[in-house]
Amino acid sequence: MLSNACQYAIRAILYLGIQTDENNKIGVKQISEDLETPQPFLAKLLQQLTKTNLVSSTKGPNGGFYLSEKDTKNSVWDVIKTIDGTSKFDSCFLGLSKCTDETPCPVHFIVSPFKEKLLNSFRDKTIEQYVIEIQQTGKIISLKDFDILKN
Amino acid sequence: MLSNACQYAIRAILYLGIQTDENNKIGVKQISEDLETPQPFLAKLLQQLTKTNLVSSTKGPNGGFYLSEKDTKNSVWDVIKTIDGTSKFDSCFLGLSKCTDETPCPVHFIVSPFKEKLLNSFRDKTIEQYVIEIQQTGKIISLKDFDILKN
DNA sequence: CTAAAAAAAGATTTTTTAGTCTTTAAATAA
DNA sequence: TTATTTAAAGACTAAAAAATCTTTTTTTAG
Repeated sequence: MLSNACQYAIRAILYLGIQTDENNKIGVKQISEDLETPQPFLAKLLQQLTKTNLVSSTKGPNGGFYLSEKDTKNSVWDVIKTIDGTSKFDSCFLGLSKCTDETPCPVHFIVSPFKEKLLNSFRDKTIEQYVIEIQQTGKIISLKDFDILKN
Repeated sequence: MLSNACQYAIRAILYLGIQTDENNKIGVKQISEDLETPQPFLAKLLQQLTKTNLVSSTKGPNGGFYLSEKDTKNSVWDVIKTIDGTSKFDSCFLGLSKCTDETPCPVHFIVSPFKEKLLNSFRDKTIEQYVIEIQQTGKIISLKDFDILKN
């Protein structure tokens, strides 16, 4: 459903939410290793997110990417809008241009509630809230997490 | 989630379920018009479905594609397996290689039940059953359906 | 038996997505 | 102030998906 780019971006922003703040920045190299994503490709994505003010960065030694306090108030939905756009959430599962509640496709009423639910989760929950939930319930977003689990 | 190819194929097979049988075949041209799909591309797909025995066809004048009695006993899942493969239903929404019930990604428990439900619908319901449901509840799969609605 | 109608086969092109490489700019530590 | 470290920018390449075009084969109506 989501492009690779968007999957990487979401995982990266959650990762940054967990690992970083104004005083703890991380470079692309480390991020891409932990997330198992292609380094230069992820760099591009982080640049995009930085340009749209979803992620913060500083150059030079000890620089890197991080989420500011403010950044953590954004939503996963913001990331999706930036990287993939919203079309995948608007469009019919079977590709019908005119699939609606009134003229539904054969799977409309199976797919629709799910999209709604997922959209709500992405739109109404902040990165910060996701991070808290991830930490409290031990969710996984990177290889690093498996190392943590082992300890 | 599904490729264009697969969306076209599913709609085509349901269309054939509704419109055709051994004595009423339809050519690609008409099918692609009704479904609003690129004609030569759909032709390819129908050939693939024919080769894997999900769709029947005969060449020559008055030939075309159709679903035999037997064909209608197959499932939408069979179509997906033929065209896209199953990977999209196995893999994590955020692209994590190791996302499971035990080590879930942050959206695993939102996405998982949906995939389950959708998979069941695709796997356990025959084309025939889909067709009946479509006819009884007035679901939409093609432009043609809108013409029908108007009458 | 032949012409026309249709699918089958396969080569080709286009577009999109994914990913890489190279150069430039900024920041900082020494 | 200079070397080093890091992101930013942009050009480039590769692979996959989508779509098209051309030729061949089969069928059947006349």
